[in-house]
Amino acid sequence: MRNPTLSDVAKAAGVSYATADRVVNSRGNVADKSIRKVQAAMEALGYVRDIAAANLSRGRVYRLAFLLPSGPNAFFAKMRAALSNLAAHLSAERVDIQIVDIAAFSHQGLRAALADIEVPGLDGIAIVGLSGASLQQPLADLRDKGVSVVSLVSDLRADERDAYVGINNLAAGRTAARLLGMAHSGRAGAVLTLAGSLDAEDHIQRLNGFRDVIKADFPHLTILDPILAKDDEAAVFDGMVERFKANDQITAVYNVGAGNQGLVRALEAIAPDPAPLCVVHELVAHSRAALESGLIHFIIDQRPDIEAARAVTILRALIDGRSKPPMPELVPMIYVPDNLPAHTDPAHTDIHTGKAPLHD
Amino acid sequence: MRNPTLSDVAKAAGVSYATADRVVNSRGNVADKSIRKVQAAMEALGYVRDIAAANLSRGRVYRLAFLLPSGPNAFFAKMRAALSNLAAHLSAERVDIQIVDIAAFSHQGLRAALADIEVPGLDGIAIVGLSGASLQQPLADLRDKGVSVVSLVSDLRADERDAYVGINNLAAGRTAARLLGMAHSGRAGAVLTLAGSLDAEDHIQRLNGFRDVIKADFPHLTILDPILAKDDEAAVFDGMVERFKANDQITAVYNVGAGNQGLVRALEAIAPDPAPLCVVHELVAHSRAALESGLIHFIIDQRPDIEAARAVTILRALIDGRSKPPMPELVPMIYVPDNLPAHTDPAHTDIHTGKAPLHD
DNA sequence: TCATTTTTGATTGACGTCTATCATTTTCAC
DNA sequence: GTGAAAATGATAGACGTCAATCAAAAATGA
Repeated sequence: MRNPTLSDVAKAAGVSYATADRVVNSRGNVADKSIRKVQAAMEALGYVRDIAAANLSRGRVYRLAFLLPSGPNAFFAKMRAALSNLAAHLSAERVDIQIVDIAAFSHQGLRAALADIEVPGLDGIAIVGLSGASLQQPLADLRDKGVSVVSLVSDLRADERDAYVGINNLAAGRTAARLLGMAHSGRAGAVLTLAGSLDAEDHIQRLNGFRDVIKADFPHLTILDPILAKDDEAAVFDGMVERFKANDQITAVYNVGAGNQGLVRALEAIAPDPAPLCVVHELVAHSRAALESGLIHFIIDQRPDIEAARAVTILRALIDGRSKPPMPELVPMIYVPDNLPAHTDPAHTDIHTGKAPLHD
Repeated sequence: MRNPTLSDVAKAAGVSYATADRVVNSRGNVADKSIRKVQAAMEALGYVRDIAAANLSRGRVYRLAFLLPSGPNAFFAKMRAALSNLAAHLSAERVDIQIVDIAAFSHQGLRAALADIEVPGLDGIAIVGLSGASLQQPLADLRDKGVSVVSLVSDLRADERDAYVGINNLAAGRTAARLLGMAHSGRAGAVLTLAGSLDAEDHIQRLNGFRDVIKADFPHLTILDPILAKDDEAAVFDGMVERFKANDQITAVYNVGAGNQGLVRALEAIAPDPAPLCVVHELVAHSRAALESGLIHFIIDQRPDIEAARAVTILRALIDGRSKPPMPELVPMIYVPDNLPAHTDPAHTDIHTGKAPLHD
């Protein structure tokens, strides 16, 4: 009935508790024969170490750091909110979450922050990956010191991190293409695309996926060269106005990056007729309002709240050296005006009283 | 630095540990004055009881029962798989999950199962709601005995359960309408609808939501009366064939219920030209195959794996009397061929070795 | 075979909470 | 002021694990 304890294992293996403990915690100085006996007994009894008891005994606190880009980015603002919400609830489970501000898209800032982190006590970090080799050494140093690393939203090289939490951006771009393609239902058209920069791996992948599907399945649609607006809304606005002035055949817009407030303002200013179909990324206050008002038609979202929670869960598992708990794949979420969650702001749950209704 | 313990609280309140304990565990026989002192101290120190330690001490095991419809339903098969996967991983956290088979859609079976549950030791149950009053008494009895109840997938009356885990089915129906409407892009058309039964609350809500959006935003589309096929694939097949024979103006199909294998077989058999746009519910092996082959175009899914995990989490919180951890709202997920998760089967993670790659 | 090293056993005190017991003090009614 | 009831204090063992110590036994090498 009750789960077996390490004492049970020791007894079954015919060794003392001390020896069994030496095996499970690999403290060394154990004969191979004993190791095998203990492992066999664990197998036979189905022993699983009681993590709660272990943590209690250790006085273990999971110290996690999230390095997030600072600035006006609404997506990361949502993720911050989700994290502080999580932090409040997880303090009861010995999880300490610290958010470190990083200059956005800055290799230098990230490198400095990684070096600065006071390692004693830190168990794991989550960082938003940047392509390029400059992070390799600091990350390796950190991991040598036993810190687990997950990449968040944008991946690192597979050998630089222990896990990736984020969506498949190629799939996201393909999805956008599918939606726009189907909504043209056979008509010809031209799609204006926008991106932050072609240095950002996620943006490139989205554009590639988009192109693949359009070419293969919707050849009657042409793709215009992307406006590169550095995720800056003013630049997005200017680019949109310019392109729409130069081309009155645009039937759709796909922005793989941020700066959607500029996009919305431009659509309102230009008021092209007929209105183009619009797909953008990330459900935040402004994009949500535009979706509800009908200015844009689809939002592809990666649910920062879920990603934050998952990053914490995976870091805990990594730190414990456990196997990963079952984690359904993160999938690019499609929003239309009808399947929007009730609240965009994940922090609407009252952290302090916890008085939020239990049914969501 | 360290979180305060109950001893710290007692000290700060100027009472003994025993008295502080009497307060936090409401054992009675405490003067109001002392209660206030202890509560003030808890507030001041920010005391949060260490649940792990408490559970360890109590020898607490969370005993949960999931009452799921038996039968060939692929959606619930996925949920079962997710649950056993969860169970394997959560045994380390003192969670014991038991799956109880229920005859599908049977008030009687559900009532009998509720009465039969051996209450001693049971802490919480999850059941798939059925409309009608016959469950009221057994549920009330169960909850009187301290068992927490969550409704899963299909809701109960709000006063019959502690929480609901599932999607908003009205929103799901509206979403289907939006997708089909946009994919017609102005053309007229007729939508064939299918449902299991008009006794199932979720099916009704989906149809209602669908109708609302079509009427409001896509008035050039007409909705045909639903085929009621009891989620039986043979009945779905027959109904489809009959309707398509009678009406060659059908441009789209929306099935709010199960039995999609019959739908796919019918489409292959009839091969209407042009092929109708198809929206169905729940991503399972067959619907996935049909989506990938282009026979159907959208799947609206409620991610049984996530729902299972969430039901467990919420039950644990309810049982602990904790506040609900932050839970992003469950949203009807839209799948196109391009944003499908890598594996439909959540059990592909090897439970025993845990050797699944950590990046999903 | 003896000295040395390696391996094992036995035990102990945390960690923070729960539950229980028993003795003591305070409060209250009369 | 007395007696009963209510409230409080003090303490101890348990939960399963970790981390450490010390003594005893077994294996190893010369």
